Amino acid sequence: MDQGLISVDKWGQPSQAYFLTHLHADHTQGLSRRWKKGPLFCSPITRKLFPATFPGFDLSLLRVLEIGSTSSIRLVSETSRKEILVEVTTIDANHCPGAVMYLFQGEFGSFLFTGDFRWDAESQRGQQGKDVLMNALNGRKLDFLYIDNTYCNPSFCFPPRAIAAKQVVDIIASHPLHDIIISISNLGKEDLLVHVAHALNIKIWVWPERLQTMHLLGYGDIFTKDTGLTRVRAVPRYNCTIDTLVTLNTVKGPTIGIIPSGLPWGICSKNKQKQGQRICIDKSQLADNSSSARMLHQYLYCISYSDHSCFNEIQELITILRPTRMRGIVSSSFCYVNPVRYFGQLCGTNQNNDPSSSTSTSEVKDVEVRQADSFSGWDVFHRETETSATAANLSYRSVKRRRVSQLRRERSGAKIAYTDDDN
DNA sequence: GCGATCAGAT
DNA sequence: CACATCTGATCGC
Repeated sequence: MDQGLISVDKWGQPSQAYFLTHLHADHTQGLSRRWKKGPLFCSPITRKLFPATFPGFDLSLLRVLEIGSTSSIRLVSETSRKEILVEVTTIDANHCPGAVMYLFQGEFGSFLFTGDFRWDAESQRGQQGKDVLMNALNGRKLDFLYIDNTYCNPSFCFPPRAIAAKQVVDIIASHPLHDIIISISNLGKEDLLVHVAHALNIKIWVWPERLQTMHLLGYGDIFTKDTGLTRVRAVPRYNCTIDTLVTLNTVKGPTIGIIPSGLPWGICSKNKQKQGQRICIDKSQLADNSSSARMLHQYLYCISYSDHSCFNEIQELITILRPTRMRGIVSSSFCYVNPVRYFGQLCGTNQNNDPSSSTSTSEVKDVEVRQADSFSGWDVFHRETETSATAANLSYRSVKRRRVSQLRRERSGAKIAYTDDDN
């Protein structure tokens, strides 16, 4: 029987070593402050953010892996009791602060888990990541690639974030008398906000918990929780709605919203009972990838600023690696496409994947039936008797859990993030 | 009361 | 249809 050795972004089942790619909630489902199943490997920045995300967590479980480094981890086969040496290389994913890829190499073969990643064309951090990756592989074949396929569809084509950030600055600068709200989540898009702050020589308001994160990341001077100091506020995404903007324009003054996102947002009517409009995914927007800055509404702009790689960037990584096998880590995307569909032919005769189905290998067949679910975590099991890619047996558990309760209460201040009465 | 989980929202 | 996250409800301890 195969045994659980390594888990990546997967926390429910026994494993000898757990790896966290980044701290977004869909990669930490199953983690909690009481979790203590084993050593948890992460990047230095994730380590720094961890206590605020999971207060009370036993921090002695954390093992920090420096970005660009390769570490040896000794695990033990529970079937043969033999020692298994795992070499793990930690690579900058350039997705959100602390986000990394993990490359595992050993007698079992080589596996790359990209986690969520954005390697913008011509970006320095992306190039450094590629260099670290290729140096670590040192000419060896990659047996299995688990890749961020969020935007694995040729319709998705967005500019490097540096370009999109300029567009955000331009929109703000062309509304000199407006208040601005920019939608962000709990982690990510700091580079955009820092760029805006520097370009326009202003501070940016964030909600109190987010300000704490900014301080941990070393951006304390740029952000404030005093609304009197700036006209630009970064708010949780669920507060950047048409309703909110209409209300702000009515009761406060001219305000526009900016959604930095790679998704094809559009406007749709609300359901019959309710009046007004809401933001939703609009597939027809996919046809028009000529403009990466779009006015969705009188008060709302959408900029194609994405922390996930677009199609061409996914293609570039797969072309470099030509893995023997691969899978996407995201299956909940509304336009989910198995990367094999587009890139299987790049990966040689051993790929053995039927383009019309997601995979043809028995090892992962049970995974496929849950493709409609959301998942992002993986277990790597080692099969002692085989050596190549087929030595890896994989499973995942589809979960979409929410952290609630105390964390919820602690963060409830966020819901008045767009008012000015919470200093 | 708290954590886990689900339904539903943007 | 949602990059990730929030709210509310329920259930069992």
